[in-house]
Order: sequence, then C-alpha cells, then structure tokens
Amino acid sequence: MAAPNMREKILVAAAQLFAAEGYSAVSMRRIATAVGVAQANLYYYFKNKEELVRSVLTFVFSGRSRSLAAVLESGADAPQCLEKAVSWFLTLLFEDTVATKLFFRELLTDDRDRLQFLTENVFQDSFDSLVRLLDAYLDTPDPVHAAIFLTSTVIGYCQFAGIVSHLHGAKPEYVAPQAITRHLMQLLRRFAKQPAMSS
Amino acid sequence: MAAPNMREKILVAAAQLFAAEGYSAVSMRRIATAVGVAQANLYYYFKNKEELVRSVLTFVFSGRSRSLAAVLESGADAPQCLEKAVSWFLTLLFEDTVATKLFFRELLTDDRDRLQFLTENVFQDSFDSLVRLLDAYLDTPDPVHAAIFLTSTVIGYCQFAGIVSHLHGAKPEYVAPQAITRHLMQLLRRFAKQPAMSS
DNA sequence: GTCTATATGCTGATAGAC
DNA sequence: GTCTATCAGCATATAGAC
Repeated sequence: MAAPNMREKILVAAAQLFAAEGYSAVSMRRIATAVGVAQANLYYYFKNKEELVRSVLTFVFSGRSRSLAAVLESGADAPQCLEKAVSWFLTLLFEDTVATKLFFRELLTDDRDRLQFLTENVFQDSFDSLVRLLDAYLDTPDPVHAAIFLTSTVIGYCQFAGIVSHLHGAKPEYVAPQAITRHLMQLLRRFAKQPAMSS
Repeated sequence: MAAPNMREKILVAAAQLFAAEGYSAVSMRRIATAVGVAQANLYYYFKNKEELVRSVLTFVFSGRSRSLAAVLESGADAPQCLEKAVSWFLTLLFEDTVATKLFFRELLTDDRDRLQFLTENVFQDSFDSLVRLLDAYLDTPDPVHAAIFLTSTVIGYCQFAGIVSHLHGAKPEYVAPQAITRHLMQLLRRFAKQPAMSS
C-alpha cells in the first residue's frame, strides 16, 4: 500500500472507507484523519466530495479490468481460459473486498451514468471475450445468455456467501473460491460441444 | 399502500427512502416530510434512528418469508414446487425493489447481528425446504450445495441485471423473471433423478 | 502543499406547549 | 399525538496565512 504521492494516499484511504460504510456515511474529515492530514487539504486534490467519489471508482476499477482481460486472452484453449477467468473473478470477489463492495454499492445506487461508465470501461470487453470463449466451448445457441448465466452465478455466490456462512450445516467449501470454481467448471463440462475427459 | 396508522406510514416511507438511498443518506427530517408530519413526531414512535432502521427491516422482511414458505410447502410435486419457488423469488427480486434493495444493503453492511437475524428469521426455514425439494428431485450427493448454487444464481441474475441492460446485444429476456425461471428449470432437469418429459 | 480558522447549513435528538 | 422551538454537533466547503 506504499503510496508515493498524497493524491493516491487519499484515494486508497477513501476507497477503503467508502467500501466499508458507503459514500454518505464517510465524511471528508474521517478520510483526512485516516490519511493523517488536515481536512481542508483534500480540497486541494479534489474540488468536492462528488469528484473524490468518482475518482475513487475510476482508480479502483481501472486496474482490475486490464487484469481480467489478460487472463481471458491468455492464449490457452477455451476450457483452461474459462477456468482461469472464473477462478480469477471468484477470488477477486471473495478477497478484494474493497473493489467488490464498491462494485456492489454501484449496482445498488443505479445511477445510470455511472453504471454505463462501469459497463463500458470495466465489463464490456471482458464480457465479449467471455462470450467468445463460451461460444467456442459450449454447445449452445445463445452464448451471450451463457455468459450472463455464468457471471450472474459467480456474482451471486459472493453475494449469498454472507448468508451462507450463517446457515445451519454450511461447510467452509461453500464459500471457497477454488471449490466453487471446480463446481462451476464441472457444470459447464456437461454442456461442452464434445465430451471432455474428466480429470 | 393504505396505511391505517401513523407508525406504519412512517415505516413504509422510511423503507422506500432507505432502500433507494441508504440509511445514512436519509435524514429523519426527510422521512417526516415524506409522511407529512413534523420531524419530532418520529421520536414518539421510535426512540432513535437506529431503532427505526431495525423496525423497517423487520417490517419489510417478516411478510416475505411467510409468503415463500407457503409456496415451498404448497403440496405439489418437487419440480412444480421448485418452479413456483424460483419464479416467486425471481419476481420478488426484480419487482419488489424496496425489499430487494434493503436485502442487498444488509448484505453489504455485514453487521453480524443483523445478518444472523436475517438468516434465522427470513432464510433458514425456506432454505431448508429448498434443500428437501432438491434432495427429492435431483441426483446429487450434496443437496445443500445445490440449494446454495440455485439461490446464488437467482440472486446473481438480479444483481447483474443492472449491468446486463447496458451491455451491447442484450435482449430484454435476459432480465425477465419468467424467462430466467424457464432457463433455470431446464438446467435443473438435466440433473433430475429420472429423465423427465420435456414440455 | 499544508495548515488554521471559519462560514453556513443540516443532523439527530430533546423540551415543553397544545 | 402532534406541534414549534431549540440545542449541540458535525457536515461540506472556503479564505487566507505560512
């Protein structure tokens, strides 16, 4: 987390606080205190809170989309690529709580402009790659729907995990990215174009 | 929405505002204004904001859990019952925005006490019924995992819908509860104990 | 760049009249 | 039960010294 300049230190601290408690629950004061500067100093880097929020979102999401794109286009064959992508996304959702919570908060806000931005800059390209992979791998007339199904399920596993861990009889593997990845890949194999060898 | 007494009118107005904007973004003043009373009047019914928030959650979620329980125990055979339950849940998630957004906000907050409460009072019984149905219908060694998978997917479809509607080439049926229900039931049929007739 | 000081408004909550 | 009046505290944001 070693931040070279003040602007980035502010973004990192703000991202953590916004993710954990939401935008309106976190004051400029608390962000400044977390960074260790005076409150007014934030206004030297960001003209107001709204601009800080938008900068945080851009800052957090920009890196992730490139990372996923690399995995999706890694040159391996479709099933391997798919497995890597699913594993990458699940691990991100379960372990990168800052990005994940900010993402879910954006979905809740349903600000059309921000969602459009998020879709175009973070999701669209990766989603297109996913559709191509599924089209190559699966025997389905609608690979777009398959991609929506797969992405939805992955997102849902993460969201529902908060409840699952409180359910009676829940095992740890129900909320473990690797176990979920294995399970989903087994499911997909059932719909593969040609029967694949197991293990 | 005809609310007989003031307490319920406050709960309804507060639920809508909290769902749309979050707890800390909505002031007691705005709730009072929405109801059409003076701000101080809210403190006659709720001792503080925290108690109002908790009352809203109880008020909104208590009715829904009974409704789902009825569907799950409706006496029909497993696949019919399952289809009704999936359809019910998807329709709720896509159309009852107040309950859905409050639910997702609770998942984000991850206040252990509140999640425990939510799990025990809203989810556990219905989830157990779902596990039994899946155990009867599917050929699987782990019906609990099947229930988690199904619930996660349904939740994920709703969450991801906000992005899907902004993706290039998205069709309306990708975010339609009935179409998603049909798709999921077809998927489950593949894992049924005995081959079921289609259509 | 970072600070102190401050303006202005909104917040949750209380007191007490009716 | 509902109101008006009011409090102390915290919010965002600005001005200007260093």
